[in-house]
Amino acid sequence: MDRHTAQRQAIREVFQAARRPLSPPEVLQRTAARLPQVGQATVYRTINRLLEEGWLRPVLQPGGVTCYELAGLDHHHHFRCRRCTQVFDIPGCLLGDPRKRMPQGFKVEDHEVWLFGLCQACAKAAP
Amino acid sequence: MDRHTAQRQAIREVFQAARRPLSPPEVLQRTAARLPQVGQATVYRTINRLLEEGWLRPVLQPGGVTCYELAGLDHHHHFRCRRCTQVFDIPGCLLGDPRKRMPQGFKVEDHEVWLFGLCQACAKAAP
DNA sequence: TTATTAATGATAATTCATTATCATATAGAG
DNA sequence: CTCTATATGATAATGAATTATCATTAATAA
Repeated sequence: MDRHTAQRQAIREVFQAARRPLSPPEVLQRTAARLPQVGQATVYRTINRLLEEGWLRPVLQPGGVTCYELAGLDHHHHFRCRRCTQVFDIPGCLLGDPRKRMPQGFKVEDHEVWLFGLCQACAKAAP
Repeated sequence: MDRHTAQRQAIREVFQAARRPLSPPEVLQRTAARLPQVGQATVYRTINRLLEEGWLRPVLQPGGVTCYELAGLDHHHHFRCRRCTQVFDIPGCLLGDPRKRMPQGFKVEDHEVWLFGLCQACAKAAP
C-alpha cells in the first residue's frame, strides 16, 4: 500500500515549483528547507518511485549528473549554465529535419538538443 | 621528454581508422588486435596525453560513457545506436538559430545535438 | 653499447553516484 | 487507540569509470 508522507509531498512540490530539471542534491537541498531532517536516501527512493509512476522522467546530461523533470511536459530542450551548472528548459524544438543528413540505413527515433553558456544570473555576475 | 612507443602509435592509428568516437574499452579492444599485451591503463594514459596535446577531444554522451574523437574535425553532431551503443558522426549542423527561443539574458556559447535510434547494421539485424 | 629515465602492464586504490541494510518512526486500517 | 506494515534516516555497501602505485621494460641520448 502507498502511504502519504510529508517527505513525498514535499518532494513533489519541490519539482512542481522548480520549473526546471533538478539533480538529487538539488532536490535534497530544497526539500530540506521544509523538512530539515530529510535524508538523501529518501530523495533517491522517492525519485525512483515517481519515475515508476510516470510522474517524473530522467534528464541525462552530457557530462553531468542525472536530473529529473516532470513527465508530460511539451517537447523541449535544455540549457546548462557552465558556471552554476543549473539546467533550464528551452521551449519548443530547434532541430531541422535530421533525415536529410543521416547516413543510409540509419533509423532516427529520438533526439536531444543541449545548449551551453551562461544563465541570466551568471551572465550578470560574470560578464 | 616524449618517447615514441608502439602503443601510442597504435592508439593514434586506431582513432584515425575509426572515423567515429570511441570509448576507452573500444580503444583497448582495437589496440589489442595489434598489441595483445596492451593494458587499459596505457589506453587511459594515452588518451589523456592526446587530450592535453589537443589531438583528441572528449565526446560526452547523455547517459553514456565518455568517448573521444579526433580534434579539429568540422562541426558535426552525433548519433548513438540504442542497440549496439556505438556513436557515429552526423556531418553538418542541424540546429536553427537558438537565440530566438532563449529566455532573456541567457548567453548561448555552444550546443550539441544527439540523435538516437538504430544504426545501419542494427536496423538490418533487428527490423 | 650503455645508462637513464619515461612508458608500460598488472593491479590496487579512489571517486562519485546510487542502492542496500536495518533499527526506528509513523501512516492508516480496524 | 492499537496494531502492523511501509517509509524514513543514518550509514554501509556497491558498481563503474578512472587514476595511482610500482616493479619491469624499453626508447633514446651519449
